[in-house]
Amino acid sequence: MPRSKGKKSSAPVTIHDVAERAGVAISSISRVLSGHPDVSERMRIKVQRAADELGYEPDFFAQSLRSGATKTIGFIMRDISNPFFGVIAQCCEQELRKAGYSMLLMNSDGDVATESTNIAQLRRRKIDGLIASLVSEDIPELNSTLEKLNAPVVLLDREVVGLNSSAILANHHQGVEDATVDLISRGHKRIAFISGSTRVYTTRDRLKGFKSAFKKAGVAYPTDLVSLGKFDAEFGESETKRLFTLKDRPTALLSGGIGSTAGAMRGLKKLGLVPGKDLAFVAIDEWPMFDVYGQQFSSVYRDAAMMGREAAAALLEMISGGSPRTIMVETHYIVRESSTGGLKAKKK
Amino acid sequence: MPRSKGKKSSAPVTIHDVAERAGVAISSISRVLSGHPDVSERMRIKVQRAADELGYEPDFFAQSLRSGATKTIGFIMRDISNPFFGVIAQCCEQELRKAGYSMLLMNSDGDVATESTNIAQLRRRKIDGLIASLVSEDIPELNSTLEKLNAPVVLLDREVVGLNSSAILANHHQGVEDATVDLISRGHKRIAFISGSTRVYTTRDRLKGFKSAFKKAGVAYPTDLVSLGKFDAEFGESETKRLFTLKDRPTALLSGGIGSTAGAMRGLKKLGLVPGKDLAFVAIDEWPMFDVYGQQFSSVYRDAAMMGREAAAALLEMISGGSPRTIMVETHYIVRESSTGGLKAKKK
DNA sequence: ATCGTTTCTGGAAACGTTTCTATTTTATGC
DNA sequence: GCATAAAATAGAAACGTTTCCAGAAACGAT
Repeated sequence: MPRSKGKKSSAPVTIHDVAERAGVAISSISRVLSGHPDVSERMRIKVQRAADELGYEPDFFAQSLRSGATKTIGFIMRDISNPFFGVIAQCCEQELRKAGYSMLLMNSDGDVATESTNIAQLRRRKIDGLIASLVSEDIPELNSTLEKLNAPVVLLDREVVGLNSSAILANHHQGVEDATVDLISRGHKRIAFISGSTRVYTTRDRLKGFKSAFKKAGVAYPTDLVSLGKFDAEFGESETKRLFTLKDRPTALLSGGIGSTAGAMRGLKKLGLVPGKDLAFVAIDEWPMFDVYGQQFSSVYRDAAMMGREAAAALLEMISGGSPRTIMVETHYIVRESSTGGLKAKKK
Repeated sequence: MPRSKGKKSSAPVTIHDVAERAGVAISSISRVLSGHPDVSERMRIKVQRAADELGYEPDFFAQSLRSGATKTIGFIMRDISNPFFGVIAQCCEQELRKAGYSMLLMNSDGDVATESTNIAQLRRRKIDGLIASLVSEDIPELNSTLEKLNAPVVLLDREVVGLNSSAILANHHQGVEDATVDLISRGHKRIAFISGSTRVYTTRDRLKGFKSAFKKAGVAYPTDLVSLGKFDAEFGESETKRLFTLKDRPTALLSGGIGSTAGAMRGLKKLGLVPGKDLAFVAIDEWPMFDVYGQQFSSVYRDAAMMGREAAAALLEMISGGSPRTIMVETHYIVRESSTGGLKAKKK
């Protein structure tokens, strides 16, 4: 079967083909298609038509190699299957896509070494910017690793000292304080608090709210019931089991983060304790569907979608020359059924 | 402050710098670092040392431009904030990363046009492979669009006729049939079924299971209670409201897909109907935490993590020359409290 | 020593763009 | 109609690799 001559069906069409077809130099093609001002109307039409007829699509890698811009944003999450991060990623990607950027997604699996490998990989890929939810804030080489990226960075819920990056921070302490104040006012003194490591802003800010509630109430803050270690469900579960089998066991529980909450709920279930009955329970960060499940869980809520959008906006701003900024996102204590319970003496 | 001469601190080190330092040709650098066999031991050591000393990292775009391989996999989901897709993405990314690939994530937002734009974008980026959960199966240009990618494709829960791709399919009908059979055996006849469009495999296969259960039981299949349209929560909610305010209202509900389930649960709540009491309820696909919430929901379960891993494996296999294959993933009916209820007559 | 092999290395040509510089064309003012 | 400036175009040099090809070195065998 004879091929239509001169037109190899599978070979991708390059800028040279377009130039030949239009009978002009390749530099003119480039100028027209990239919207350069010094182009005559005749040229524009001629080139545009040739490009359309051939179905020309500029080679992305050649463009990036030459121009240096990759139109790619790195996105490092601890775990994208965490629905909280999922929402952030979804909204973020949507905004970035609108602006012509694509998102390179990597999970660190909560591991510092993996995170660092990922950043190195992204550097090699010359990303135009990075949005990250880091494992920890005080890793020795972190600053230099991030600076070597040579690209603007937006951190989610992290404060890295000495790094010139934007940050989206949630005002955790307010919501946690409100929740704790409410629990105290209901008569609780033995309130347990489980969250991640104090090496990240998230935990420190939550702890701040927890402590200040006790201070305001003039009640002694139960040091033995505060368990800070990791954000994952395993930690949450084992600590819940430990705390709720203490002799002087807590009457209320605040679980910090979506992983801790999952673990806490599993732990409670295994102990046969029912939130809202055998203890008061407030989750920090919501699982999806918290609002519709039959049994209702109180929470300290923050808007993940907004965080995603703000992160994208901050990054795009920096890419086009703006300076880094810190955006504070409010949190809200939402009282539902699980805030009640846990106090035998105080039956109404 | 005098700079250490000849070493511009910010200019990235290229293969030429390494060649100069080692005193060899750039082609030798490339050969050593890419593990070419025709390299003497002396050369290998010399080059390796020079590269290490300079901290050389090959430019990703230059490599891709020349070699054609991008080590990048496109990943198109309808919505990554859907926790089911989140788990798939997480596991998939993990496997791909192990094999040295990065994941370019895009959401189609359930929109055919966006999906098509995304695919075009990925083509320009010359991805080595695509994993996708498509909006629909029978879009006219879909096959040609995907074929133009010139890269292996793995579809999640979709069958596109005439396309030479791998597919990860869930055996929905088995799980749905089991669930329906159970509901029928509990005395239900008026069972409602809400799911997405029949234009995708997912819905067709679920419907198949639903129908066959009625056939096996010799019970008439309630056509008026089957509502197939979209997977999103809005559709699920409005259809739930509609169906459960019918004169001859259903006694049980099967909601197909994680979006439908969310909508159905919201709808039921607004109607004041409690699953497991006022109706029997089975969710197809689990929300996270289904196993720990106080009120327990029955479900037709499938292993998202495994689907993610299998998708990655199938794609990597195709990239290294293997042929497309179809992997069937089992589903399991998990009976929990919400399977009971809905039948006033049959109090035990 | 000489001759083929084999093994290794250097040089240069790609890959497909953008961008700089030089040149041609067109417009402008006298 | 001519000089000059401005606008538009062509040509070529990057960008940083990989890969092809030719030639040099090393090695046995004669």
